[in-house]
Amino acid sequence: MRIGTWNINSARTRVDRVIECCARWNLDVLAMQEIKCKPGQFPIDAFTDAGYRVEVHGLNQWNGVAIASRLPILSVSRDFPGAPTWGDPARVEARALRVRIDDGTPEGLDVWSLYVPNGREIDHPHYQYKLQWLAALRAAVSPYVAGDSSGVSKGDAPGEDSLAEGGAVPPATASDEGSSPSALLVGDWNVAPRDEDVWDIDFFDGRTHVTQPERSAFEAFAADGWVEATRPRVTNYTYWDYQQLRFPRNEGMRIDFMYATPALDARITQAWIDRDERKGKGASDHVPVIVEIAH
DNA sequence: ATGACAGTCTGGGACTGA
Repeated sequence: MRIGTWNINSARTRVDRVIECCARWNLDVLAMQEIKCKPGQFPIDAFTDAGYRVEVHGLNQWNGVAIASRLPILSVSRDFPGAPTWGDPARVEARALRVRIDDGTPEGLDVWSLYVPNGREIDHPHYQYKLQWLAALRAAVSPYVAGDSSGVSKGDAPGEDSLAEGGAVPPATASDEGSSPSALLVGDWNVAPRDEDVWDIDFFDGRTHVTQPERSAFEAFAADGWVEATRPRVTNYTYWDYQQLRFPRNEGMRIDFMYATPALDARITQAWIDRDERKGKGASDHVPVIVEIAH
């Protein structure tokens, strides 16, 4: 089974490249970010013709996430409990979408497509919004990894009583211990967790993506028991700015990641990025990140 | 080498991205 994540920077502009990418890599699931459209504007037919069902979460021309799957989709949910709002009028933006995939296991596999707020400037309200968003997401998905870390209370195992209204983590099948589905939190995290994840750490002095609060918010998931699946398996940037010849100079950033529940991480045999997708006219500024999962 | 980022909108410049 192959699962990819890709900030495609507009679904309508990128649809041909995205479909080709799904075919080239034989993807079963692709999580997309920055689709920049509403569901009615999303090029669903191209995915249907290619054998994929698509779930779309988009409110306007900003943000937006989607997940295409050629494996059966068992359930879908948008946003997560406690998600902070942004804008005037204040509303929860389209930055999180979950589908439960029938991957052949009794519990299924939850795949989350996530687009973490950018933060803009460190003294901008958007930066605080970013930190709040990450903290709220962490809390919402903590039931998946409850029991995998000493820091997590035992009573938080996924189940009816551990869920806020609208439940971020719907119960699996039976309510036995260990019936929690495996999960993947994939997407554009807009955080460079380590200095080597940017081409020049001095360039980022005083800028977002590399500050300690952002890095702590990202690493907190690992402290909860999540395992970042790509770093041990692939070394590369995942984003290069359109400006300043960043790609030809290989001045990029590693900001797209996949957090997996431990049991799922153990099944991942390899990970890679498709650097060629940054080349040529009509490229997104991000490249696809893909993992292979053994049955 | 005289360009210099790309996407969206009831657009002709502003906003967003990172």
